Amino acid sequence: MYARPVDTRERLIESTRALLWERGYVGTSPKTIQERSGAGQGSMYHHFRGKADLALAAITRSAEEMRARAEAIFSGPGTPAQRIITYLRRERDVLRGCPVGRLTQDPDVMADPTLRRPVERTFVWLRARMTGLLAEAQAKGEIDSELDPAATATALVAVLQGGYVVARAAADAEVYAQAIDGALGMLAGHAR
Amino acid sequence: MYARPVDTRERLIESTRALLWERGYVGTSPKTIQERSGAGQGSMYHHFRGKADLALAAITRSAEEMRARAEAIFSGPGTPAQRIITYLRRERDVLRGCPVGRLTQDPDVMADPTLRRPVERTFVWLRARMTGLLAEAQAKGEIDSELDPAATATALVAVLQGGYVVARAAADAEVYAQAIDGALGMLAGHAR
DNA sequence: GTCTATATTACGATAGAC
DNA sequence: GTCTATCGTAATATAGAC
Repeated sequence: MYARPVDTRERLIESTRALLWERGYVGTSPKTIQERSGAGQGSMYHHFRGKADLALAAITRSAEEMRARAEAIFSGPGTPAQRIITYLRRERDVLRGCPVGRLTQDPDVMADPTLRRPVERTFVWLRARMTGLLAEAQAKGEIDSELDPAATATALVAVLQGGYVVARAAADAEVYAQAIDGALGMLAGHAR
Repeated sequence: MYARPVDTRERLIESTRALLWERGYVGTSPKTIQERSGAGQGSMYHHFRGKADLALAAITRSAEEMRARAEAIFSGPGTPAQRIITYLRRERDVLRGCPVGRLTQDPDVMADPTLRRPVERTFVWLRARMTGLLAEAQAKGEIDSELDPAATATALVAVLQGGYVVARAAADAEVYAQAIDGALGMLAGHAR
């Protein structure tokens, strides 16, 4: 990700993605975007109608990327339960947090239905996809069939997102790993 | 909480608390604080040195309140495991998120060691306190002694914090409840 | 303790030349 | 497509009267 973009429009989107990740929508100004992308005022307003329009392009791409990276693991090798574990344990930029999840804390993003939609859809999809994998794991007898797949999936996504929060609070990426370990430890009680 | 403050200094702190909760530090301006508190420019700069100084008072109080509310349940009636469940299921302003946890997403708060400290200490304390309760629950035979208390505690705090994230993404408080249900469902596999 | 006036810089966008 | 100039408003604070 973050391939070095060659054209101005592309650099604007990638710079905005990075800034939204670091500082959120409220904390990101057009001026900063222009400085980081190396594009001038005029270029930005030529390619996009304004801050919100550019943010939409950035958010949409980050959401797509997050989904694609997850799907690559979910549809990859291993049993369903193994793939979920692989996803939870995969290498992450923990202290930077989740580029999509952090937008849920941004009042101006959540207040704008257009900006909000990609965020909402990403998490709806992620929870549904993991629900399906958990159901598969149950069908294969990998995990206890008494677990509610949807609730368990939501809990696992929450551990992931909350893992970023507690790790950032501690300024220690290891705390994220501990949260995941704890969740998988609990899940292990239901393994067959 | 949010008792109606009578003096100006108090109104400034309470208004700042509310605004930090809604919009974060980056999204909150002194002007907005003055408007909401009914205090004038001069009053604010008389009582506090500036935005950061006022935010410190607000953050410190929110952190203390979060801790006190948790401790009231943790040291309350019921077995250790029951008290943890009571805490996770207690009524919450889910769609508003956690007033302390949300600050971990605020770049200017995390960059300032003084503002950052109360946030860090709150989560360190919360994880440690729940670790202790889980160890107690194990000693009483309430839950499986094979679970790592510290990792489990961190996972439960993460579910809570991540529960806010997924609920806000869905604009549905019920999603928070689902995350907690899922986590407790997993934990139930280790109940005795 | 509170008020108004003022200062400086940034924000977010538009206008129009090139 | 990109540049510079400009605009109106807001952010964050200081100065000094009352």
